[in-house]
Amino acid sequence: MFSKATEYALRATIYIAQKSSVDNKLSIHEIAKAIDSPVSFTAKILQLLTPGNKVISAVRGPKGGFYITEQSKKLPVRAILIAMGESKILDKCVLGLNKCSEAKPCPMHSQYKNIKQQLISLFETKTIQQLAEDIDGGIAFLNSKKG
Amino acid sequence: MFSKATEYALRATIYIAQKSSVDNKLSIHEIAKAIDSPVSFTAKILQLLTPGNKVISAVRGPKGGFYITEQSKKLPVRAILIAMGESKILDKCVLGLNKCSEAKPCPMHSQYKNIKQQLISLFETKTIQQLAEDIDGGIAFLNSKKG
DNA sequence: ATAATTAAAGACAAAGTTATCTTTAATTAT
DNA sequence: ATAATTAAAGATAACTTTGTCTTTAATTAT
Ligand code: FES
Ligand code: FES
Repeated sequence: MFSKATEYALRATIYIAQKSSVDNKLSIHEIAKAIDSPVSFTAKILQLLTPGNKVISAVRGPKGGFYITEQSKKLPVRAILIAMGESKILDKCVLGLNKCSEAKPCPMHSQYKNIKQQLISLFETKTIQQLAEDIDGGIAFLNSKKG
Repeated sequence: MFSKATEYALRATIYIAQKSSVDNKLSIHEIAKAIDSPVSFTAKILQLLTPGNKVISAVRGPKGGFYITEQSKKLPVRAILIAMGESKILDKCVLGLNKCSEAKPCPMHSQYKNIKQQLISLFETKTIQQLAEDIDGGIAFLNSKKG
């Protein structure tokens, strides 16, 4: 569904939301280890989420690292997708027509659009915080390898 | 959702189902033009669907080309996905965990699985023939550019 | 038989994605 | 000030996907 980059962005953001605070920033090494992702690549990806503290915040230097504001925790998952430039996939035609439209629909459109709408709703209503709470509560995981 | 290759495979197969018969085979040029895809790349892709006449049939030489049997028209869309090696995407975790499972679910799993199940059902129940009929009836299209 | 036509097969090229490594800049602690 | 620490920035490499082009094989028509 999503690129590796977006998968890492989602997992990293959820992990940061679960573990960090302004007084307890997380290093890229800790994050990458926790979500089982390549360190340098994850660092690159997080750079897409930090400008203007749009999704997550970063500070350099000792005691620096990544954290997320209470405000940003309330953002929907869709905010991450937008920052990653992947929100277009929810507009795309499942058969690859240039435009997904009612005017010139592909033969899967009439049934696919309902499913797509559910995906959009899910990404628009679920917040980063809600996902982090599931990790915190031990009912969900960000890493297949360890608990 | 799918790779370009799979999108072309789906559109090409539906077009062949709509237009061809054993007595009226279609050239790769006609197919690629009709579905607005690169000719040579589409030829390569169709080679994945022909072995054993699994999905479509091809014959070389004059009056040769591609066609599809009545039997194959009744195949579900999923048959094309399997031939293209894309059926795994319906098993994948939306956050990229190694396994999508109830035992160790990601925090999107509980809601995403329902949507995923609808997608699987759609691809398992919709047949190539049904999609071709929508093109034939003029209520759906395989090409954004022309009618 | 020969020539013409068509898909199959294979080599190759271009572009995009994923990943690593090195250097730079910002911040903190001494 | 200096050194240590951390993310940012940039260069580059490996791999995958997408796409093109040429040669080969099969089939038909003459
Ligand atoms: S036109 Fe294909 S999904 Fe809407
Ligand atoms: S575990 Fe993530 S979708 Fe099932």
